[in-house]
Amino acid sequence: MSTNKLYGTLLDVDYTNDQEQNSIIQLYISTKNGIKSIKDSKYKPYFYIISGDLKATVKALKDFDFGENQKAISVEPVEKKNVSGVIKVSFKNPQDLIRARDLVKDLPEVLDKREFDIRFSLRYLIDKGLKPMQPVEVEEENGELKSIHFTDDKPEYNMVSIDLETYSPGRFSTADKDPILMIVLSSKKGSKVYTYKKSAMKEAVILKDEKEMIEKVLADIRTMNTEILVTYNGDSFDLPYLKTRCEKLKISCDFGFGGVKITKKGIFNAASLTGIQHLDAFQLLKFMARIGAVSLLKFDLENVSDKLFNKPKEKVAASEINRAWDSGKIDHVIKYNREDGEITLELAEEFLPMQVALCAMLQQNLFETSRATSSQMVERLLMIKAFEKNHLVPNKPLESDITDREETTFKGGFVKEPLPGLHENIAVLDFRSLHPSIMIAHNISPETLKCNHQKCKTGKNLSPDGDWFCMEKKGFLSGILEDILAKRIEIKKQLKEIDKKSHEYSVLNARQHALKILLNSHYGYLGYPRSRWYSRESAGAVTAWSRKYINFVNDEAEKKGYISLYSDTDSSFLILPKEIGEKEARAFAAEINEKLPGAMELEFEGLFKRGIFVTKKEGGAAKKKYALVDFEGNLKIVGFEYVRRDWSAVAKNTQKKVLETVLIEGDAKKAAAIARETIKKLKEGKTPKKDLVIMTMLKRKIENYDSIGPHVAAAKKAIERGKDVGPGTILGFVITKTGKSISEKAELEEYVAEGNYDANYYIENQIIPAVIKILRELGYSEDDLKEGGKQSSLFSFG
DNA sequence: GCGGACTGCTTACCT
DNA sequence: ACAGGTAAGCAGTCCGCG
Repeated sequence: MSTNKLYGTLLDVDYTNDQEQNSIIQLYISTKNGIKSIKDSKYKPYFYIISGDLKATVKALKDFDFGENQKAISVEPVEKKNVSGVIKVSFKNPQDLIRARDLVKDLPEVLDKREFDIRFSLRYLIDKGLKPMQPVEVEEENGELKSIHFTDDKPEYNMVSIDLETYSPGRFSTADKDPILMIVLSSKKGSKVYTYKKSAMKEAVILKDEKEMIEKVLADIRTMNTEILVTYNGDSFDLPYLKTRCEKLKISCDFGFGGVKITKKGIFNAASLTGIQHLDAFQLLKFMARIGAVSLLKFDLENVSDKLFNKPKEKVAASEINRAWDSGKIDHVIKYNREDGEITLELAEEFLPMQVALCAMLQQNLFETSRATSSQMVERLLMIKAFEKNHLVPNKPLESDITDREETTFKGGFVKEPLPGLHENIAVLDFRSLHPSIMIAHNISPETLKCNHQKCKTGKNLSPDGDWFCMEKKGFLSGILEDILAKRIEIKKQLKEIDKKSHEYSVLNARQHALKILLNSHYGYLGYPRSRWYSRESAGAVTAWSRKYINFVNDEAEKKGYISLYSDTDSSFLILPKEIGEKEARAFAAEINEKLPGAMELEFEGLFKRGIFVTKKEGGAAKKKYALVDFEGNLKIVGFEYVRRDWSAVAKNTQKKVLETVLIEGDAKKAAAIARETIKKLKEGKTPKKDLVIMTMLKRKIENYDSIGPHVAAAKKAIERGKDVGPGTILGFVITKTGKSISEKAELEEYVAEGNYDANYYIENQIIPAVIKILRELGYSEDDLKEGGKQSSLFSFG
């Protein structure tokens, strides 16, 4: 017997059973000779039982036959810090565990069961302290794991992106009918477009037919030693499509360790491969958008390429792909396909460092990490920390608990009604990571809540709402947050001393970004009804303190003679006297920080020359809507129609111009003229369709709507015409001339001819509302924007 | 029978 | 499918009107 050493990257862990039904962990190690699978047959699945009488329960468990003549392979009492009377029960395989966990409640003295629903492979990664996507040195003997160590090698990941173009004869492509026409594979080494029609394009690889094309693509994916296969919406389109075509054409769909596995994740699919990590850049981008790390109104690759990489590209419509294929002139489709592959790869490269950092911290593979929601990330992190600290993990809530939890909500952050109108010399201050810093400062955690110490009930951790948190014992959550925060500050310090272009910098920067994501997700998780560490009181205490602290800032500012203009949760907008500026604002923040507990920090965000807040229709000033301009002339627009996708470009652009003119040039008269000009063009029927499109996401199935708004009506009509739209589709529609209600007039843009729009609607319901709310603050009325108004009469001739 | 007021549903935004 | 706070449009209904 010889031991063998392997160097590579730990890609994944999964499990199977051997012939005797013993579970076996499989580790997938990517080496320069391809992905190797190594076994670990010593590790066994287990869960915990909490007993009122250890002896009695242990005895009963040892004898207990939970079906098919199976017994637990070991039963041992264990010590846990947060619970007593704990017994660890291990099994031959996960299937046995699943049967046993449903039966043990009837055994004597069993009070509860714990950690019975943690996936075996994920459990293994935690227990062994393994970090996927990190470089490893592995010792194996006949395929069995002897040892595994992490090394300092600089990992490089072999990423290949794939994108399909399919036939779509006047309807959405259907995998069991319509063939794949071409497939692009892109990697660092370049791109190849595989197809089976003639082309002189140099990237084209021409095969005999679809079958040969797919076989060649799969063979190349294997020989390229692909570690990460990247797609754009491959979870719902490319990989399921490829799988179905393989079945149809009787091709073995082999990526190296077999084919595509589709799993349902709520209403969405996820497509996984064995060993190879499937990274769906579309899912990744949606996550980044959810946490506010990227802001995109549309997620199609053209928009993504333009907005994120400043590389505009031409869209080739499905109908054009079809036409081109039928006519045999496919060069432009090949180019389009290649560009899609390349931008998909670029997206993956952009976000990979952060994903790798998260994989290491969350000890889960790239496939899971890149599809995880923030709550799943927090929960995963807490489970890892519970294991490290020898705590027992709380159970997931039952559906009935969730319903109960959903009934009681808690108050959120404080939002001040702004002073409407135009203001000058505005300083913006905000708290750095307000929620986590409150949790750290006041030791907020589910188990420190309402501790029994008399002195904690009145001390510094008594919340403004009356709940209190222990001052003696560090909380589980607050302690974790404190560690994360300290680590992040340490990394940020290191970053200052490293060359920004170095590899080390990008790794560390990705790590601090990952830590920030985790830091900011804990508060929401505390108030999330499905969470294991749910504590409505704790979440409520966080916001109660947040209200107290921001009000403290505003009060102190007013004492100084500044005007508290506006405030939202963690930010304070102050009007400073003309003669003072940034220096004084910073000094004020420093003064406040002196009075705040340790981890909390008020930061100077910026000083703005001018800003506008507007009045609501029903009176009162609108919150969460403002525009600021700094001393360099940079405009910041927040909350206005301009930043919303469900307003037409013509309204948004006009609003932006009006804001610019008012804030930068200070010329309200000119702003009104701009609005009138837009209205005139609309009336004349000259506004192009693309400026009239309103985007709205269809969030449900059509039949689940109680109220049929314009976007639902437009979707309904489109479905009757055979279009495929479902939940999640972002629809673009235009209000046309035909119909009575607005819904009747709404049609998806693709069915609307240039010039067919309801000018009156766009004037009255788009331009005027978007613009008048700004100009009203400067003394204008609606009539001033319309022909015949007192202002317009000055301009309407000549 | 009509128009304004109001409500409920819906979406997208802010921190 | 992490939280709450908010604006605002549109559809549909209510309400008052001899």
